[in-house]
Parts: sequence; C-alpha cells; structure tokens
Amino acid sequence: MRGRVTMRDVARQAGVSPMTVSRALKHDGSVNAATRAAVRDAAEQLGYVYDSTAQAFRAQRSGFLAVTLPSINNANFAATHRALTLSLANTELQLLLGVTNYRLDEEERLVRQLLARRPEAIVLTGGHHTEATRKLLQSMDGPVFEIWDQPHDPIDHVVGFSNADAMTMIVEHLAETGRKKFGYLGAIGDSDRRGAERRRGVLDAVKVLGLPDVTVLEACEAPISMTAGAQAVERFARDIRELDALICVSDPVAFGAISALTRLGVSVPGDIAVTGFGAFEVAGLSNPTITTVDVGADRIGTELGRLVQSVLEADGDSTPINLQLTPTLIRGGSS
Amino acid sequence: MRGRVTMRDVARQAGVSPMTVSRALKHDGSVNAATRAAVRDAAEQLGYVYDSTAQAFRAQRSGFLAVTLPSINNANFAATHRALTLSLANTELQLLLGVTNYRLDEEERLVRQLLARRPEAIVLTGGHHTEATRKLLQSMDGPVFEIWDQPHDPIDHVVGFSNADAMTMIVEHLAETGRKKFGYLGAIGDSDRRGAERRRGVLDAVKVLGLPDVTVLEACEAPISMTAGAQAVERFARDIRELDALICVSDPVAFGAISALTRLGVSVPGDIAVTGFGAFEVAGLSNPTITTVDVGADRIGTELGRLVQSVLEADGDSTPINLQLTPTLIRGGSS
DNA sequence: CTTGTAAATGTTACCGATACCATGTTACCG
DNA sequence: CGGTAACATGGTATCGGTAACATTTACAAG
Repeated sequence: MRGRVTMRDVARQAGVSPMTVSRALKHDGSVNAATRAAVRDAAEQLGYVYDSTAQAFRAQRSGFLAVTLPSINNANFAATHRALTLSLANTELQLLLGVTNYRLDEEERLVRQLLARRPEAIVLTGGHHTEATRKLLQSMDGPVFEIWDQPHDPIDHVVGFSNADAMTMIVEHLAETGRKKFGYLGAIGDSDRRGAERRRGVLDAVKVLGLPDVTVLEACEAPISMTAGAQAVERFARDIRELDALICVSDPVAFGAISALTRLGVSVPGDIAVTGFGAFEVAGLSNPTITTVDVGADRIGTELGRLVQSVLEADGDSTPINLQLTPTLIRGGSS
Repeated sequence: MRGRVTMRDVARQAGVSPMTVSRALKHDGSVNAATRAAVRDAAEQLGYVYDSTAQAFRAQRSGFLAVTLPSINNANFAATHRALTLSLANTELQLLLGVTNYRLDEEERLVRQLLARRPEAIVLTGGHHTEATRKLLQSMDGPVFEIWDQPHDPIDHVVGFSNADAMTMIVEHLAETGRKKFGYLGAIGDSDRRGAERRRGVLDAVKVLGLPDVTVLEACEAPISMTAGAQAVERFARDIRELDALICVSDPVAFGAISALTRLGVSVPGDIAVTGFGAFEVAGLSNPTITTVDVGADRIGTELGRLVQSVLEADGDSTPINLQLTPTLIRGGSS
C-alpha cells in the first residue's frame, strides 16, 4: 500500500474537499453536476480505486456475507453458491467463502476467521457444529443461516430439507418395486453429517417396512469420489452380490458403483437396483440413468438469498425463519 | 455492529491498557505470562472477537488474496482452488473469491470490487481481459498472477500452460491412429477464451498435418454441460456421421457426446474417435474411457500458492515469473 | 543509596472514508 | 431589497487496532 491514491489526492486534483469527493462518488444528489464531473475526471486520471476497507471500518459495516461450504468441488454446493450469487446480484453484499472439507474443526477455525471480518451475516452449510462454533455464532452480531439440513437445534434461520425423509422416499420406491435386501454405500463414520443423516433415514425406513437389516458399506472418508465408489464396490463385491438394492450416498458414488458393477458382470437393475442422491448431471447421462433425489440445490441458494436480504432489511429482531424445501424423487433406469 | 466488544473493553476488564491487550493477543513475547493469561480470560469472558477490518485498515494490509475463476462448478477450477488453499494453509492469507461466468465484463466489475478490498495480490484465471481491467491491474499496488493460460502479453506473473499446444498433442495422437476427418465441438464464438485457444490449436495442427479442414461445431455459450454436449451431437448428427474424429472442448462435453452417439447407434471408437480435455474424473469411468489431456489443475494451484508466497515475501521489485506447465495426454478407449 | 539496564506496560497519533454540523451561495418571494 | 429556503460545500471527529515512542518497574552492580 505504498503510494496509494486516496480521496484526499483526488480532492486536491479536483480542487474540492475530500468530503465532496466522497459525495460525488456516491449517488448523493446534493453535488453540482459540474463538480461531480470534475471529481470523476480527477479520480479517473489518478487511477483512484475506492477503499472498501476504510469504508467498512468507518461505517462499521463490512458488506460481506460469510459462507461456509463443505466442498466446492461438488455440483450441488456449487449450484447453491451460484444461485446465491445471482440472488444477491442486486445487492452490495460480497460473498466471503470458506471451505470446511467436511470437517467441524476446520469449520470452527474458519468461522473464527470469517467473523473477524465482521460479516453482515453468516451462512453455514449443515446443522452440526462444535460447541465453540455455536458459542461464537450466538454472540455474533448479525443473523446466522444454516442450510442444506434440518438442524435439531437451529441457531437462527434455516433453509434446508430433511436428508432422512428424502431417503425414506427412495426406500419406499425400492420396496414398491419388490426390492428386499438393501445395502447402503456411504462414508466412514459421521464425518459427513448429511451423509450420516441419509444413512439413518435408510435404516429407519427399512426398519419401519419390516425388511431385513441394511448392509452398511463404508467406502472411505467423505467426500467419496466416483472412483472411490467404484473401488468400494470392487472391495465389497461379495457382500453386494447378496443384495438386490444398493443405496448410495450420492450420484457420483452411484455412477462409480454402476460402472464397477457392470465390469463385474452384475446387471443393473436386473441383478441389483442402484440409487444415488442429489440429481447430479451425471445421473441423467449414465447408462442406465440413475434413480436419484433432487434436493433443489439452486433453489436453496435462491431462497437463501431472498431470506438474507429480507432479514438484513428488517435489521434485527426478526423471529427465526425455518424454510424447509421438499426434495423430489427422480426415477431412473437403475431401479 | 451495535454493542460490539472491542479491545478497549477487554482492556478495562483485564485492568490493562488496550496496547497490552493487542500485544497479549498476538505472539508478542514482551508480555508477562500472568498478564497475558488475564487478558485471554477477559477476552474469553466478554466473547471478544478480533476485528480484522480495523487491523487491515491500520496496517494498510488486508490479508486478502483475490482470486477470480470462470466457474466453480468445474472440477478443474475447483481443484486449482483447493490446491491453492492447501498451498496457502501455513499463511495468514485469506482467499477472496469471485466468479466471472466466463465473461470479461463480469471480470471487470469483479476486479474493481476486489481491488477495493485492497488485496495483497490478485489472481486471474485466463490471460484475456478488457482494456479497463488491464489498466486497473497495472496500477494495482501488488503482484498480479494470470493462470490457466499463456497470455500473449502477461501483466505480471503467470502460472499456466498452452491450451493450443495441448490440442496439438491430441490431433497428432488421432492422426497417428489413422483419423483424417476431424470435427471440433466447443462453445459459440470466443466467450470462453481458453476454449477458443483450444480450437485454434486444433485448426493449426490439422493444417500443419495437411489434413482436410476441420468441421467446427458450436454447441452453445460457455460453459457447455454434459447435457448440452449430448444435445449438440443430436443436432449435428448429420455432420458428425461424415467425421472419423470428434475433438471436444472438455471431458463433460465428450461424455455427453459419447452418450448421445451411443444412443444414435454410432460406435465409439469404431465409427468415430472422441476426445475430451481436462482429465475430469468422468473420463476414467465413462464407457469407453475418454482420451483426454491432464493439465494438472491442482499443480497450477500448488505452484501458484508457492509463487504467491515467494513474491509477497520478496516485497515488490521481483521480475515477472512465467511458469509454464506441460499437460500430459491420457489415452482412453474412446480413440 | 544511586545508577544502569532490561522488561513490562502506557500514551499518542494515525490509517481513509464519511456522519454530523457549520458555513457559504444562490434563487426566488413578497 | 431584505428575508429565507434550498442547495452546495467544508471542517472536524470518529471507527478499532497498533507502530513508535515514552514511561514505569524490578533488580543488579557499583
């Protein structure tokens, strides 16, 4: 920041006071047109670039909307991000993005870092957090939004859906088409909490239907790639031959699984039905197409954007809003 | 920012001066251990959160690294982002991300917005910019990095590769395997400049080999999805039946194309060879696997992270560095 | 007991934009 | 022509940390 041009410099160049420069560069009407033009010219000439840091400091308003995502290499989270960006396009808000890699300790570190930038509001993907994170958020001065989930104990606002309920839809669909012996292919343990919710949904739904216990297969730590899905199927081939339905935690996993099953000579859906989750693009182009659930990732982003705006406009004292969207089942050739 | 807790409050609570609080919360050794503990306790009690905005303002150092990407819903750009994050993990730098949607006017708007946050450095994906963008960047106070490209006229540092040269590899590979009538499937016009470079590479390489002119097929505006790739193949089915090699701008497009060709009863690679670009995961799981080029997206991120650090440490006056990586051809079953 | 030295802590000013208030300048009225 | 409202512009203080410098304290050496 050595020879940076400030408003003072522009003011000197234009022969006015810094205050007038400030007014001229904003949409403040009470500046003479000629003066405004002179200021604009001076700013242009000097290559002046507005300093949002100083503005944020003075106004005690950063203009940031902090957002955490588990991963950005995921079409669904990316879709939420894009939709959110679009939904906020007419706003002055700037996204400040952090990626947690599905880890709660990373999330805590990130939240601390993000809050230090004094965002207007913060959006967290997921409804599970460390105690320290919760405490930080509760004392935060601005609204908190949890998305992509149905938190047991929401901190503030929510835009999400029930991962467990979505799995019920899949299980019921498979049961209706005569499947009985279910397997579930997901991540190890509970590191991916949304994945864990989905697994819970499957186990519960199968129990309700009175079908045999679900064979739970753990591929690797979240996130599971297509390749890891394929490898897991090869590894668990023996168990899988006993099943007639394999429920995967996501479409990429299902795609990898189908790919491996085909190589192994197991017919999908003849020998086994396979389902995914998330309505990724690959689900519709796979052969066979994959039965999946569309959670409306972009809708989450859009609704979130609207909600953020309305809450920020209301300026405090708004009661927490819990917006639950309903996922839809998409039947594909794989079941 | 109503009742925010400041260092002053912590200082009062701990019975010391704000300066001591500042020192105690940093790694400054010249604070008595007992005092430091008292300060830490007071901060904890009051729920104090450090204010990076004030720090950035006072120190005239934001701690931001601004980054623009054409899209985040793209495994390669996401990989670069992730690798960059990892590569900067031991740093205080915080990424400030902007998405251009492959549009130069968006990029200009974004660059202006990002520069107003006074980043330590800025990273641009791509080597083509509007005149105004170039001007902004030239007068920026800090290093500029262009990545994923081989700019004709670099602004400052570069970490990239030649998109055109990568295509030469593909064309030569196809020619060696006896293909003669080439088609190229990409985006309309030059909105995606990297795509345009790839197209140019194909046209030039084919000309050098003395083969018939390339049939250029334009699917839609960038970015082209798998689905759009499939639709384009259906639309241009007649032209494509005349070809024996279809070079696609990316793997997702190639995947969509193969999917559509299979439906149309055109055999890949029997009737026509298909190639992609980018070594997306889907390339290895497609049936047949897709011949592609690995550009080392994560390597770009890693090298960029290192370079950013060394340039920032050098603190100005470093001569521009141009790091060109070499993509590698991955032969798949589709050619 | 004085003095020197190092460690610990305090005071002051400042970063750039702008809210707030004060002042100057024009325009138009009766 | 004085009065006054509407408009245009300037001066000053301020936001929260912290560099730079000043001061105090603790204790050893003379």
